[in-house]
Amino acid sequence: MKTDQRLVAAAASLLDTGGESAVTIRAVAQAVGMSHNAPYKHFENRSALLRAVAFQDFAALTNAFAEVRQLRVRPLEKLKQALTVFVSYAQEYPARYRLLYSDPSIAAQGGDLEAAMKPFAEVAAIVQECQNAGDLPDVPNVELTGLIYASVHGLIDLQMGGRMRQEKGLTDASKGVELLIKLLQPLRDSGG
Amino acid sequence: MKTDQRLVAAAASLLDTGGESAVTIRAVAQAVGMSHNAPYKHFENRSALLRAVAFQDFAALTNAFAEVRQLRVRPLEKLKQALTVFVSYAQEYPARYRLLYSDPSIAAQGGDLEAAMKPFAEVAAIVQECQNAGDLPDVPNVELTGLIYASVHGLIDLQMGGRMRQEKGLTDASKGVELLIKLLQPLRDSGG
DNA sequence: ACCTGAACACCGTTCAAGT
DNA sequence: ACCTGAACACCGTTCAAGT
Repeated sequence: MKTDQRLVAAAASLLDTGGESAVTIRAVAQAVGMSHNAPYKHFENRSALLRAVAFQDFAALTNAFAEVRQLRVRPLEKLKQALTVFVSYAQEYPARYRLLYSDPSIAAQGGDLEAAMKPFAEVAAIVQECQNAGDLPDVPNVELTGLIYASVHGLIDLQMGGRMRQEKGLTDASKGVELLIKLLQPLRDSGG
Repeated sequence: MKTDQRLVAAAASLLDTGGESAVTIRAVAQAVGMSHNAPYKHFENRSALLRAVAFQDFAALTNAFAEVRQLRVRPLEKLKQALTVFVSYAQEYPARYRLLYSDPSIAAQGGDLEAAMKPFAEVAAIVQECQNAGDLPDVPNVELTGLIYASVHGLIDLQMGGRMRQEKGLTDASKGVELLIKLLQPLRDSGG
């Protein structure tokens, strides 16, 4: 494994075990057995290292969504599974999720954020299938996908931050996702 | 103005001008003219100071929502205005918004997060009015409000992070909010 | 190319005193 | 009660060298 990759792996591991603040350049260096400033030969700064972790995971998410898209199930079922992947990823790796979807370090820099768009594009393709099947409303695909994507992110983010355990309400994000999909159905048979 | 309040005000000001990382205990102390460690006589640590800023703004948001609720307009119009308040606040004070709705410092500690629930409760009341008027679907109020709240947060958060400027799509969060409300209408007259 | 030790300018936080 | 200076253990980052 190349040094770059070892650094990224170490950073990801520290992220998982100790959260973002645990990912110090010094700790990463120690984890791979270098002196405290050696990482600067591989990454411009701490931000760049974190971005490398994020891009690796954007790619992994993209693959996961692409796999879901190829399943032989109803479009709406694909969408549900894709969103479940999203929620599960966030629950299993909360710090990574925050890095990818809430951290200012990853914010729009230049062309870099293309990687961040790929998972979105996969979900958009699934949403389009749902729209073609009449399972989601006939509005511009990008807008609808943006809304769904944002809603799921919001549910995850608020849940992780403990800002939404209002009474019994939405204890977990998956319940919110279910409701979202249900309410977006263009035609609903009444109740139950 | 009491010293506590001056510290909170200075912290808020630094937050607005330089972002979260600019709110160092030392900078806050300097801003109010104390020595670098004097703030510790007023707040247990940096996190507690940030929480004080957040609670102040949770209260302000609660008031703003409460005012909207008392307007003499259609329920759905109230909801639109309330969500506009939300989006505008986030756009005008992005760092504060992140502190209130995305920062782990504010995450569920103990009873403190009651303050964070008050804006939610105001929105829930408006949503209930909409439901009573038949302008929003007849599902449990807390769940529906949670979904709307989370969706708006997600739109704001993804927009701020530059993670959603997919082509023309959702350039700004307000467009997403519009679409959300439109799609949540239980009865829609076709198109246009 | 890749690694190292020393150093700088910051942090949050604590402590022993001062008024 | 409220404030202070000195100090500790961290950071990110830079630099002059070493192999």
